[in-house]
Amino acid sequence: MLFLSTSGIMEGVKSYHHGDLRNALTEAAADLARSGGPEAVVLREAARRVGVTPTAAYRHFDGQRDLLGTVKWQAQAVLASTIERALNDCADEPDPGRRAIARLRASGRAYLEFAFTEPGLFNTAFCRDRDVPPEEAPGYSEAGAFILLGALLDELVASGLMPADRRPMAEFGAWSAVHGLAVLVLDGPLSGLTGSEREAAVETVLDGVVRALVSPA
Amino acid sequence: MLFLSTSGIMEGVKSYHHGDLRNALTEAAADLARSGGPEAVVLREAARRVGVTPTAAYRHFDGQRDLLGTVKWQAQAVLASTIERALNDCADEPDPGRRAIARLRASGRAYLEFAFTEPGLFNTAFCRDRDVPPEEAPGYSEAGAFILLGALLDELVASGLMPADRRPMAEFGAWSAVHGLAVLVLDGPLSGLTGSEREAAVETVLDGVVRALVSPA
DNA sequence: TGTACATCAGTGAACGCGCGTTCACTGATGTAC
DNA sequence: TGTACATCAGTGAACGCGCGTTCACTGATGTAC
Repeated sequence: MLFLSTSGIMEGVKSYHHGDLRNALTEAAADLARSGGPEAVVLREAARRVGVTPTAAYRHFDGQRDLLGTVKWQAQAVLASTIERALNDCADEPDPGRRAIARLRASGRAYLEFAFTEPGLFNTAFCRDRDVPPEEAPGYSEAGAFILLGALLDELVASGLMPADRRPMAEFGAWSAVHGLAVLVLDGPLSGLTGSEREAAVETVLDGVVRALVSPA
Repeated sequence: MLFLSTSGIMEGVKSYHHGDLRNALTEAAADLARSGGPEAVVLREAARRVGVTPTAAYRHFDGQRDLLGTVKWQAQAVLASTIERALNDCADEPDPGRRAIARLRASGRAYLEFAFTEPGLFNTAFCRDRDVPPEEAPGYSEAGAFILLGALLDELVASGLMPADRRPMAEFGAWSAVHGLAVLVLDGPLSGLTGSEREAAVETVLDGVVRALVSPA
């Protein structure tokens, strides 16, 4: 009976070498983040779930911070790709202005939907890096969601609906409104909203964002 | 040498009974929150700072949660009173519409200024109650800042500048925008903004909030 | 094709840490008489 | 005014917990000859 798996691909077989431990740990850590947010990303627990000694994790990560950072990155990527998917699903609208607005709204809605359905991942995506607070922090311009938002605003200006002089800093306004609602609902004072109240709040925020961008005066 | 202080009022005198331990602990805990946010509110450390055994704290609080809850309440109150002060300082403007807008902007600016100058307290004011996640949570309607905001929006409607049919849920839109910027700047991807960039972002957000409320179309 | 050996990826035990909390206690306070 | 005593507000020692991390180690892998 030769049970030596090649690179641990065979399931149910315990071999001394795991074969794909880094990914397994990342996945386990992501599960922890999904259900408990960033502070649930505990190195020992991730190792436990994979069935491996905590020490083994140090072969693949610098430590807990590194593991959490990896999960954070991944969560940001998932958020960004969720938004991209929503944009692709956007019904084709011939008029450039209407299309730009529809896409902007769709992205905001997708952002909020992600926050509401995956609160743990959302919080992890935006959690503070406790060890890298100062300059090394990646910055907004590297966040996938931010880049997408910028492109959408450019579309809106190009369509003529949004005055060009409103373009600078516009990302911050739109992003703040949507992100703020997410945070207030997730772990803030708006957590008690019913489903329909929440939906109405989403609509109000999206209306406000659009109006702030395209309204005259 | 009779060093028995009456109720610990005399400073520098160690008496067995502290006299005002609850307040002293709350204050120490608030200091911890001020400099390190909610997770810095450690019962043992607060006791240490007051010069008292951790056990003594249990005479005045149910435990760490209770202590943190007290500080959280206090932080919310400080935020609310900061906003109120800003409203009082608001230059008198005869025109009701302009006055309403000026007051709204002033409150938003005060909110953000508080967040930026007292990040620890701000985060504590909005931290999640880990033990009371479900229904017992106080809810937005009890937050002082929220009530103030509602009144300001009423003024805006009364002045005729803001359409009445925009009034419902309007709190959520305005609050989200302002709160979102605070959060993104404090521990989020906008933490790298320079002072002037930040100021511009504040202006953009406030402009957006006002436009969303009073603009036609 | 077989074997020696360097390298890699794990193990297992232990560390120190600081936390929240509980226990039986004792010193100080203030009230009844 | 003085004294006995219940009550209150602290002490001090200890608990278990789970964490991140380090150490010397060993089993498995794969490569050179």
